[in-house]
Amino acid sequence: MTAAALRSYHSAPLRTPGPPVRPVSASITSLAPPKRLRQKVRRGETLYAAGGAFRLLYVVRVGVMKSFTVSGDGLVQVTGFHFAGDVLGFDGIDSGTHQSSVVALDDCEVFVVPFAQCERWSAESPQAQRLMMRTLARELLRSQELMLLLGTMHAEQRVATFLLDISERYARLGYSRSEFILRMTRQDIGSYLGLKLETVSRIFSRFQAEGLLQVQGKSLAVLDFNALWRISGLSPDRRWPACDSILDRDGELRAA
Amino acid sequence: MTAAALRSYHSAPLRTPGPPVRPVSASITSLAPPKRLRQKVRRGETLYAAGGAFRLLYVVRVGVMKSFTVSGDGLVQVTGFHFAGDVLGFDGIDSGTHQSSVVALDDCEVFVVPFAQCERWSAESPQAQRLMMRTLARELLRSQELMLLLGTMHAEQRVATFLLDISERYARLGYSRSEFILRMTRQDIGSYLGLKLETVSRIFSRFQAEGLLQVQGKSLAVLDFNALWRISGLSPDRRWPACDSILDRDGELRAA
DNA sequence: CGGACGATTGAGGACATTCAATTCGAGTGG
DNA sequence: CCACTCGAATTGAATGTCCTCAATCGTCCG
Repeated sequence: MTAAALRSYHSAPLRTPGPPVRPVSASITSLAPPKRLRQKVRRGETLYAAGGAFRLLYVVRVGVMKSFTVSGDGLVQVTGFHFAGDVLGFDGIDSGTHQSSVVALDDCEVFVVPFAQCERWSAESPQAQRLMMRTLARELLRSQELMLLLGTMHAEQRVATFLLDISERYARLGYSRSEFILRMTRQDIGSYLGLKLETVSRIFSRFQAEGLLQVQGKSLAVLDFNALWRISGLSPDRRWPACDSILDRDGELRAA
Repeated sequence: MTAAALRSYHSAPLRTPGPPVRPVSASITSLAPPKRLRQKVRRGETLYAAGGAFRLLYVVRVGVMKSFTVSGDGLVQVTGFHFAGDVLGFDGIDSGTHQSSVVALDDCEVFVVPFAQCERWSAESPQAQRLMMRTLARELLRSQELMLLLGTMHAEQRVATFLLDISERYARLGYSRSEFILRMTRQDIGSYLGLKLETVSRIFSRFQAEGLLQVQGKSLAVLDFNALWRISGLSPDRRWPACDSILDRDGELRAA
C-alpha cells in the first residue's frame, strides 16, 4: 500500500490558487497569506506515511481522515479521526520523520502549511506562537483522554464515548448532532477503541435493541443522548478539548 | 489529599540560590539564567493538581513522580512516570488550567520555570522555540506509544514493555539497566498499563518463575532482556522517543 | 510491637475475543 | 441493467484472558 500511495501523493501537483509564499510582516492581521496551498486527497489515498520526511503541516478542510501507528510486530492502532479544522503532522516535529500515517476515509482537501513558515510566524508574533503551542498541547490532551478511555473503560463505555465524541464534532461543524454517516469501518472504530470489530458491531446492535441508536451500516442516528452519557460515565458538562482550528474555513489564521 | 497537599506545596518557600530573574539577551548562550528556581517535593506530596491554574513548567531534577488524570466518574488513570530531565506541566497550556495531577513517589526536587519566560525565550531565539516545540511533540509521541500499548497489547506484553522502558530510562540516567527499585506501587503500574494490580503481580511472579526476573517487593532485577524484548513484541532496535531534557543537570538550557 | 498498607496467591466468574457462518451492500464488468 | 464479486457487517457458539472477591503474608512506619 504505502509505496504506491506515497508515490501517487508525492506526484500529485500542489494546487496554488494564490502566490505560494508572501513576505511576512510583523502585524498580526497580515500573518496569514490570503490563499493557502491546498491539496486534494482521494478516498483511500495516503496524506503522509510513517517514515516519511517531515516538512509540512496540514489542516483538514473537507472530508474525514484517520491516523494510525504500526507497532514493531505489525499491529495497527488507529490513533485518531480527523475532521475539518484538525491539524495534522505534529508527529514529525521531534525527529523530523513522521511516526504515524494518515489516510483519507473520504475524498478530502487539506491546507498545506510548511512548518518552517509556522516557525517564522511564531518568531514574529507572540499570538501565533501561542496558537501553535496551544494547538500542540490540545493534541496532547486529546491523546490523554484516549488513554483514559483505553485504560479504564469497558467496551460499552468506550463505544458510547466514541459516539458522543463523533456527534459533538459533527455538531461543531454545523452538521446534525444526531444523524450522520460514519466514514470509518467497524474495524477502524475497534482499533481506535482497543476492541475487535465484532465487539463494536455487537454493541451497536445492543444499543439499537435498547432504543438508544438506529444503525444501518454506516448511517447512524442517536436517539437517546442521556443514556449514552450515562453509559459513558462522563459528566455531561464535560467538554472535549475545544477544537477551534488554527485556521478558519478560508485558510485565514485565526486571531484568537 | 489534594487540599492539604496543595497547601503545603504552595506554602513551601521556593529556593532561590541565585538572582530570581535576569534580563534575557538575544544570545543563545545567555538564554538560561545561571541558577534556576528549585523546589523540593516530598514523597506523597502534590506538585500540582488538576484544576489548578497553569503558570509554571517543571523539570524533574531528582526523584520519581507520577502524573494521572481522573475521569468523570472518579476512575484514575496514571498517565506517566517521570524521572530526572522530564518536563511537566504541558497539560495546562491549552486551557490555562492543569488537566492532570502530579505527585512525588519519592523525595523529589524540580526546577521551576515560569511559562511566560519560556515564551519570551522562544520569541527571542529560534533554537529555544524549536526546543520547546520538540519537547511538547515528544510528549505527544510518548502518549501515542502508550495508546498503542493500551489498545493492542496483552497483559504480558504490556508488563514486558513497561519493564524495558523503565530499565532504559534508568540506564540513560547512569543507573544500572538491570537492577533498580520500583518507586511506584503495583496499583500504579496496573493503572498505567490498563491492568489490575493482581494481574501485574501475577505476571511479575510468572516472569520470575520463568527466570526472566528476580522480584522482591519493590526491588527488581532483569535477568533476561532478550526474552522481555521477545514477549513485548517490539523490535529491539526500537528507540523510545529520545528523552534528552530541555535542561541539563545544572539547569542550563541545552544548546541542541 | 502493632497497625496499616502493599503484595501475593487462589478460586470462580464476567466480559471480550476467536472462529465460523451468513447476510448485506457497493462497485465492477458483462 | 443485471449479475457477480469482494469487502464489510452481523450474529452465534465456544474459548480464553483478565477481573473480582477473598484470604494470607510481608514490610514499612509510627
